[in-house]
Amino acid sequence: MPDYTFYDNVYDVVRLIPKGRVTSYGAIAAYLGSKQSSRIVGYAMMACGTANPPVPAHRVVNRQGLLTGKFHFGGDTMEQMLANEGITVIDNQVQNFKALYWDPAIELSL
DNA sequence: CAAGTGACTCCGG
DNA sequence: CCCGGAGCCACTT
Repeated sequence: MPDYTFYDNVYDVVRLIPKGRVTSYGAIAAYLGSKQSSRIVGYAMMACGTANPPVPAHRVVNRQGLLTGKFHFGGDTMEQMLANEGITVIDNQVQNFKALYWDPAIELSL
C-alpha cells in the first residue's frame, strides 16, 4: 500500500544518487520543494532501514560534507561504504566534497 | 487531540 | 574563529 509520504520521496531521490557521489540533506529537501525540511530528510534516513530496497544513506551527508549520521550506521560502516565507492573520508569529513557533490535539483533537472 | 523527537541549517555572540 | 541557541517540518507515541 504505497501511502507515499515525504520519506518515500526522499528515499527515491537518495536511490538516484550515482555511485561515488554524495549529496546533502538540504539539497534533497530543496529538490522536494522544502529546503527547510532538511531535518525531515535526516529523519527519513534514520528510518531508511525500513525502506525496500534500502537506500544508500551513506551517500547523504550534511551541508559541510560531514558524516553526521555515521554513528547510526554502526561505527565506521558509513566510511567503509564510501571508501568502497572511491570516496575518501577523513575525520568524518568527505574529502573533495565539492567535486563529489551531487545536487538533485541540478543533475535531475538536466 | 497534543506533545515530543530528530542523520539539519542558519544566525548571533 | 569557535560555540551556542532557535526555527523548521514530518512522523511517532
